[in-house]
Formats: sequence, structure tokens, C-alpha cells
Amino acid sequence: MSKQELPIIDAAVDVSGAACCAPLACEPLSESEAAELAPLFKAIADPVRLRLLSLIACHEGGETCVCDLTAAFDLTPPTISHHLKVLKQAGLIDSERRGTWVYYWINPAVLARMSALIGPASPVLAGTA
Amino acid sequence: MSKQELPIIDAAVDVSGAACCAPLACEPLSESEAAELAPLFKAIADPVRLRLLSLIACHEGGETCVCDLTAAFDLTPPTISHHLKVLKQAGLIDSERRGTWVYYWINPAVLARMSALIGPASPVLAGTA
DNA sequence: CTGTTGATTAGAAGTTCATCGAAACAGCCG
DNA sequence: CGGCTGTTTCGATGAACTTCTAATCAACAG
Repeated sequence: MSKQELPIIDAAVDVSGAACCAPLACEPLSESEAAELAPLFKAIADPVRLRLLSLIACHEGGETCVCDLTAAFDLTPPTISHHLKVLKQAGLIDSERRGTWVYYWINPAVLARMSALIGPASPVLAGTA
Repeated sequence: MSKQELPIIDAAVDVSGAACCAPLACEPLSESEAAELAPLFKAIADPVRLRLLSLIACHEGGETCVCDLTAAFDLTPPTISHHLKVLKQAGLIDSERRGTWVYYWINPAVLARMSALIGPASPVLAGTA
């Protein structure tokens, strides 16, 4: 409900009439898009969660039981469980109980979306640079 | 200095001798790698900084002067300056003063590295899934 | 030199958030 | 039932965050 919502298409112009900046070549991230994407990056902006993701992905079959994850850290099971919950609530992983053990696997779509956003072919971050 | 440093190659085995998890198909992220990468993601895990990056990238020529960035937000110039500093210290952007104005541009290499890490072709996150 | 505009720094307030563990609980199996 | 795996709840500690005001630095115009 402020100037954030308005697309800024033309270059800024100073008092003397000289433009200080180039015009936009593409539509930048909107405020709402940014607000939606930031928590995804925040979820992986932690060394433990980054390694958890990596451990899950590196297991054959793409899934891992929690016992293997807790064994890889010097953290207590509740702490691991907490980090897994953060990743799951962000939509980055999913889980299922099979008998005694609980298995986690990665949701590739969400990670791919994040990767594409900051990748060289991104329409909003690569621009024409 | 603990079990984190040891690569975990074989599957965990429970007391009865039955494996609960599949073995590793690739080498997961090391503790030091994760510690090095997490701050990069933390730098972009903020809606304002995400939009700043996008605004810089979307400008023709790939660079933008600060005046154009402050105009796009309802924040004071010092606040914008702070967020730009965070991005710069993470290595994601660079800047240069040219006369009256200061220009910022994106460092594509760092973003590409982050993108590749979480992308579908990543050796540590895509695994064999 | 002086005044103005653009941008950064210094400092601080305030809130929020995060990490982690101890203890208790829930689902499964023999 | 008892033992095991994993999760939740709760809490305490502490750190980190965003954002502002005020002051400072840099470049330019007159």
C-alpha cells in the first residue's frame, strides 16, 4: 500500500535532469514474492540444516531414517528433530513413518525453484547483466 | 574434533542386525563447508535484501545507484545502506563510487555457486534420488 | 570556502528469534 | 508389558536482527 507496490520502470532523474541510473530491463521481485521466498532461504541458512539436507540427499534412494541423521551430529535427538521440523515446515523435506523408523526425503521441486531464482538463467536476478 | 569430521560411509545398523537406512551414495557436505555456505544463504534470507538483489540485477547494465534503491522502499537511506553492506560482506555484490553516486552490481559467481549447490545437478544435494 | 546533495557510519532501542536440552509423551515391536 | 525410536512440550539463555536518529564523509556547484 505504498510505493513498494508500484513497479518502477523509468530511471531516476536528479534535479539537473541527468539520469543517474539505467532503466529496468526486467520486472524485479515484488514485495510479496520476496516475503514468500525469504523464509525458504532462511530455512537452509543454517549449517546443521544444510548438512541434514545433504545427508538425506546423499543416501541411496534419496531417503534416510532419523537414526542415521542423529548419529552424524553431536546434538541430541530433540535438536535434530527440531531442525527437521523447520525444514519440513518450509516444504523442503517430507517424512513418513514405516514401522519402527521415520524416513525423510527431499522435496526437489522447492529446492529447484530456489536454485532457479538465484541461478544464471533467472529472470529476476540474472537480468541482462 | 568429533564424529562430525568422520565421513559416514556405511549404513547404520540396529542391534538386531537389520539395516534401517540405505548407504550413502555420495559424500555429504562437511561441517566446514556447511559453515562456510550458511552465511551466504542467510544474507539473502531477508525480503529486503532479496528485493535489493533483484532490483540491482534487473537494471540495464547490471548496476544501479543507491538512489534508485532507496526510492523503491519505505526505509531510510541508512537502513538500505546497512542491507547493502550485509550483501557486500557476503560477497554477493560489489560497489564503486563514480562521482556523486555509488553504484552496485551483482557478483554472479557467488550466486551461481549457491544456485548450483541446491540445484538438480548438485553432487551433494541431488544425490542419486 | 561554503552550502547542498548523496551515501555511509556510529550508536542505540527494541523486539524478535534462535539454539539447545531435560523431561514427558506417542507409536511400534517382541 | 517393557524396550526402542522419534517427537513434542517447555523453558532458559542468549544472541541476533531490523530499524531508527544523529553525526560524518565525499563530491560537486557557486
